[in-house]
Amino acid sequence: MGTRKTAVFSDTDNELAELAKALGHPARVAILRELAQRNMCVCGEIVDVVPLAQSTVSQHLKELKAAGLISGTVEGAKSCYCINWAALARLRALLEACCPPSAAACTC
Amino acid sequence: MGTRKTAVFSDTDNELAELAKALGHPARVAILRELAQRNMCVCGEIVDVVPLAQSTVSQHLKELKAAGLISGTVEGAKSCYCINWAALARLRALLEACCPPSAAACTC
DNA sequence: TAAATTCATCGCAAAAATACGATTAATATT
DNA sequence: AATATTAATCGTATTTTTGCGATGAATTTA
Repeated sequence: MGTRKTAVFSDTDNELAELAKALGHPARVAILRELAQRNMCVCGEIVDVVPLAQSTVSQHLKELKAAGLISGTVEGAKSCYCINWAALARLRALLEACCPPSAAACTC
Repeated sequence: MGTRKTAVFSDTDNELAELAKALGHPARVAILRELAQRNMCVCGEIVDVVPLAQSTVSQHLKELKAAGLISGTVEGAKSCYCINWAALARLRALLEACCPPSAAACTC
């Protein structure tokens, strides 16, 4: 009980949900925006930008990486992260497939 | 402790995160897709489509409504829900503003 | 009117998410 | 070599999420 029942849903629904969930926190949104701006790899400047403890930021980075939205490598003592544009494109495509824009009005 | 620190983030980051979070569950993705397909209002057929208990589906509907992604009204003994296209457009716009597509490659 | 349907809410239990300080391992600097 | 910086991980506390059965309020149907 209390566990997400992913098995009963389609792969695409699960994939979209996982990507959206990764974006579902303002800190992770801020991180993604930062990485999108400086398209080159960045490291712990993210910690300076995101107003949370270093360990918390590290945790959010880990989640973004697990979702495939960013990639990261160790560069000496520092860590280098950058955005995964393919994953972002995938998110957009899945969202488009799920709910293609419509002009129809809602009567509710 | 353990509470989301929304106050320290920008309004747009919070807004995008909230919309994304609402999409961050396969059941809610499935509900949205269903409502997007039948553009007219639907009611408890959603419960038949989503393989979860009625009370759980009701909860997910409540969350989607709270996020503004759907609207719902009572229609006699039944409840009528439909998708909020404006909110979906807003999500797309916020995502676009956060991470505008780039052709730049990542070296990580 | 009585029984059935529809669906929101309550109450609960288990799990996951969020946040932080402390620690650790690695590399850099002095 | 000793110290400092960088960043991941651990441990922990709190909150939130997820899920379901049961209940209740409303409307429908018989």
